[in-house]
Amino acid sequence: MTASGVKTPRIVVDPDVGKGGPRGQQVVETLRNAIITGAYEPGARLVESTLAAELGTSRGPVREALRQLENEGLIASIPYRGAIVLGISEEEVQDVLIPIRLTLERYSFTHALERLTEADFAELGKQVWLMEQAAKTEDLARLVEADLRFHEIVITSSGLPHTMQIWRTIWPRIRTYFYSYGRSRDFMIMVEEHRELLAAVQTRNYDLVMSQLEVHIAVPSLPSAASRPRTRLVDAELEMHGTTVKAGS
Amino acid sequence: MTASGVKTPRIVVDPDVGKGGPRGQQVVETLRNAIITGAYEPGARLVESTLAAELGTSRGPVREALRQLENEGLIASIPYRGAIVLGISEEEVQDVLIPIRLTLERYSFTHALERLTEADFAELGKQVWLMEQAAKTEDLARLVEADLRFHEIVITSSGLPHTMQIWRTIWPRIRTYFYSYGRSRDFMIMVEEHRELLAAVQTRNYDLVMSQLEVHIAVPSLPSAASRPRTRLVDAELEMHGTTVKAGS
DNA sequence: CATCTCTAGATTGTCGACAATTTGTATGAT
DNA sequence: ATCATACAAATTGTCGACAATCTAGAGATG
Repeated sequence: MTASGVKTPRIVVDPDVGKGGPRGQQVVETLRNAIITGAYEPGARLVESTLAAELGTSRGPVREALRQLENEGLIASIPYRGAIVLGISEEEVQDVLIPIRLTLERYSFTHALERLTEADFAELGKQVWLMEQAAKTEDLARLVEADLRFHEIVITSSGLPHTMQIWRTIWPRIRTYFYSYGRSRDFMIMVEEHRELLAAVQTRNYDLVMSQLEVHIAVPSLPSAASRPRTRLVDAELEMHGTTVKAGS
Repeated sequence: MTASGVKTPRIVVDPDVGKGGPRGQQVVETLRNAIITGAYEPGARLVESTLAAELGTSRGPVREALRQLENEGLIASIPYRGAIVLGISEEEVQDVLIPIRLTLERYSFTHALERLTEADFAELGKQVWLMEQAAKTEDLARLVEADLRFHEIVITSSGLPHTMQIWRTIWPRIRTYFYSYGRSRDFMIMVEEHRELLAAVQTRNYDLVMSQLEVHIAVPSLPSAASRPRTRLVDAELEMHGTTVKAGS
């Protein structure tokens, strides 16, 4: 019934995810996981009433969840039209999200150096261990999860409200990117980098931590390198699931 | 009724702002302006039912507006407790928001260079003219407004969905900062910088635009300079209107 | 046969009422 | 007097129903 090549939203939703929450925040996590893991492909339409029925809740929490996901850049909603899942180009990740992430982490680590406790170190070590286990079994999902958890611990303990806020709005996209483009041969390298990063943090040596960060978060050069030649690609993607889905004539 | 030194939320709301909107998005703009201009000071409590009554609407739109403002870093809400207006330290603006803004603008201008039309140039020129008028009358509000509008035009016409999304979540804080720390003697310099930036854009010369951007958006050095010495200040501010307002002994 | 209009369906936007949760306070026991 | 407990007030969280709006398609009309 749907038009030509438009993706149909899968009805599959994992009710196991996000059961421990005081409110319909569970809906946010459920939908976010569905998008990140690719259950909902870019271009898929998300209808409030349908999702509410599938998740066994009312439209209120679903509506809030969609707004949250919109602020995380995972979906775009058009008034009276509905919401669709957004994709993200590798170029925009490399040239925008990763540099922003580096800014956030530089500042967070700087402040966290004076605040991290022994308990935090233990928790960070736990994540490294989890990453190692995931790397051995080539489990990309768990690897990415432990990776982001590692950095989230540092950012949270830095206690900087706005840095934390921005982190919350960009990590879902970074996670989506890792899911799509993660390569298995890099696994052990990532683990080792985190181990060294943790060791550097434990010394509380500022310069050492900064240099480790730089090599860990592979930051590309200025946008000049990749951006200028292939602008048309971005155009195409934007038109596809951006403003006009099918402007008549 | 209220405790010791906690600010009381002013009941003053400008009903003139945000009349042209298809939905209760007006509420977002009204509240945002109230926060940005300082009508609601940091630490002020925002109660859904109270705001709904004052704005002549139901709690639904107000609720969504608060979530939006939370994602813009202007307020923080605690479950079943309420929402309070957040402040932002000059340090976090300089070390986090401004560098992120620079990243966004670099990438946006790069892509916008191939997309800006003559009509866009005219609109940009209009903003420069508005800035000049504002500078002559020392009208900080209008100056900042035209300034941000200028950059918003470029970012929007770049057509990059995620870059635009991140911009939407950080400009209110930048605007708040300009309102608080803007100095009148810098006014004409800002106008001149924008005039030169526009001229550079018109030539569509990539390197020229980039260098103009660098000097325009004064980016500080690495966080090392300002961050490490005065960590305690941030601690104090965080405790003040962050997590625990008054965690009993 | 092309084009315009109007109606019907689908979807988001809004509202008021009720439920769940937290916090502070009064009350009573030790 | 101090501490624990139970209750009451305030506030957010959730729900179902109704209103506003957009899109698509049927039908009339030239």
